[in-house]
Amino acid sequence: MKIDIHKVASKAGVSIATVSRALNGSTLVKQNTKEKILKIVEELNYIPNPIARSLSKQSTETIGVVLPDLVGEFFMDFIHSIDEEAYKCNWHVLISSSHSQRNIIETIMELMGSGRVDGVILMAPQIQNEVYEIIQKSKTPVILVNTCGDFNKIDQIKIDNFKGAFDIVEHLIIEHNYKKIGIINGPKGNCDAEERLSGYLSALRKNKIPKDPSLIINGNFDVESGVLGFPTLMNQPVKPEAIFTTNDMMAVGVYEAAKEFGYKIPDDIAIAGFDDIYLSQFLTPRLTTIHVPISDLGRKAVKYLLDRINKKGGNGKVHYEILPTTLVIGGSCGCKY
Amino acid sequence: MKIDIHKVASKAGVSIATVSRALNGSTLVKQNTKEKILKIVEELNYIPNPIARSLSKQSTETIGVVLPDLVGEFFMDFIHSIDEEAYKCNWHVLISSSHSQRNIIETIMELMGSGRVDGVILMAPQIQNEVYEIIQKSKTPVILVNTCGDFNKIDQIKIDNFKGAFDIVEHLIIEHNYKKIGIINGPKGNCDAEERLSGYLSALRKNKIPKDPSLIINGNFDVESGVLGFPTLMNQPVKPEAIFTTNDMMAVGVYEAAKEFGYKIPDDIAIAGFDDIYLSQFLTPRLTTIHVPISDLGRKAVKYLLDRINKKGGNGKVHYEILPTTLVIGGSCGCKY
DNA sequence: CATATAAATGTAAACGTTTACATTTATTTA
DNA sequence: TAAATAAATGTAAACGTTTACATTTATATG
Repeated sequence: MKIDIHKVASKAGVSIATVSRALNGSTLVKQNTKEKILKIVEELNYIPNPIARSLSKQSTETIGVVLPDLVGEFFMDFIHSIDEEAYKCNWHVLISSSHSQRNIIETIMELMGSGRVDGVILMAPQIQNEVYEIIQKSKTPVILVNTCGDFNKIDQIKIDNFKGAFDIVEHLIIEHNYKKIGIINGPKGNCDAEERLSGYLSALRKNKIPKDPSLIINGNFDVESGVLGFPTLMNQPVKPEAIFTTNDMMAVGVYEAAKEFGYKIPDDIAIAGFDDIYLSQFLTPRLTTIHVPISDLGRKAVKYLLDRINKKGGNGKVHYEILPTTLVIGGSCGCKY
Repeated sequence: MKIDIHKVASKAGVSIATVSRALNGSTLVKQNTKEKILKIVEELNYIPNPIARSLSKQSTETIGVVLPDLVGEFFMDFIHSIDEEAYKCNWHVLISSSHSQRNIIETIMELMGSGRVDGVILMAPQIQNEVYEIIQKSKTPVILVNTCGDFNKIDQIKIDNFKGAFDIVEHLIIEHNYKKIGIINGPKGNCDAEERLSGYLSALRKNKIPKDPSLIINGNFDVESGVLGFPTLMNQPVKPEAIFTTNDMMAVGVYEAAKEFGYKIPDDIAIAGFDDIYLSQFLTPRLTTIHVPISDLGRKAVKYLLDRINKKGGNGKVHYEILPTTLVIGGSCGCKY
């Protein structure tokens, strides 16, 4: 027999309002009766129905997380940190990916329009303009994570792709004196990819190395892109001395391809990655890469989102934060390690 | 201005009941009016409030997933497959981990008692009896994943730990003629660990190799356990020729320790793992391990859970399924690879 | 064409809370 | 001690749907 607030009330000899108040920490309930009620709640093992509560309060204490994908440690770490932070605040987490086939728009529309969540964390490195408009129109607070562009009204938090790429490429140039540096980048239109490319180009420019378009190719942020990209680059008229793969997964592919084609890393070809995924420390030689503070990203995303939710979309000023990355030296760039 | 069913109804010149029916595919609404309503719904961008709907229908179309942890690809893959399957059925997924500090009981109590979800997938390799009782008492359907024991009334699905361990250990014995095989196991009381140990012991027994307690040590399923376990084993009076780490993460630790202490894998010491995590193929030499069908696990967990939910806890017979594992040969066991 | 039946719609009561407002009870104050 | 005030409780209206039941409208039947 499902027990509800009425049962508790009648057993305690009070009205449901009093029970509700006792449970919600209202000050207008006598200490005495409060204790009585709480005891009965305990006895009956009563748990207020959160659905009814949500309907009444018009808030769900749930945040939605929309991710481009659910694969690899990167997203797991992100979810982990979100869950941790949300749990601290007694909030719940609804996970959703855009499921490749269906698109982000559908996903967030459904989530935001619906009232199923009070706010959403949207990680979308390839945000379309339409999405931006939907968010603007909607009442549901959203925080964008790792998105391109500066949407002046929407909270945003991201990692410093530019600086990270710049740093690692400059490391290749300055510490190792490489001049011919190839890049296997993510897909066109992907924000992370674009910014990392900028960092790469900027580092070249600063060090007076002319850009060589034949050394710039696009991949898809997956292992295969590295496998395919490597021979492509190595067959260019100007053979690169180093390759910057704009994420570690592609670096993994490059390692495979290098082994297959008999190139020794870093002697025949130096490699640098981006992300510092767990795996990268187990590659031989350890991958030189850029560490990104994923947990910070998740934690802060939750924090800022809850801030916004609590002040009811108010006019608190818009968050825009770029988290710093750090260079992680391994053996793949030529450093002794 | 939030639009609700009343707005749609008045604009369409019908009652809210008709709108509701039109949206829920009822047969008792004239084709004509149905179309009119749907057009207006479209126009107004109306999305029925799922909270209200849940309250009314007494179902949320959401499944809760309770995991021991949110870390590593294993859980990511599991979540991924759950999400995929749930999405196909238009269900939502609420993720929760037991957050180390708080225990599973609290987590599932809150989830199950509450009505926030219609069913839960509980992955709990260290299930306490109390949990079992809670589940029995509760009306909310639960499917246990990778739990020990045969709870006769609860749906259950797991991977074949015993067979997997048996197979890989027997491979070490038969193919490589190792007799001194150490094991770094998971924590005591952990179901996966216990079953894998059984498999190990059984393989020894079958091949008439006496059990040597000094070669059996417990770890914690993390990298560090491998790092620490390796020297411990290697310093036993009887030095092992091979080590079976009951998951790949610990194998990773063993690789590290082996390198540090100057042991060559597999020449000086053979290694075998369990799980076939993504990383394991990038270890040098590639780790010999047991592949577990995580995606199947997630997909089927959802499927069976929804079955149970749909037949309203009915008397459909209890699912109990053990998914087969497969041996993945790498170079770490001594096979040429 | 009246009647019986079927199809379409409407009305109102759930679902289980919270909370504004009304009422009762307890405590001050003069 | 009566009146004024404060504290505690109760009543009932939300919250936004679904759906059993009642009613109206359309169709078939004799």
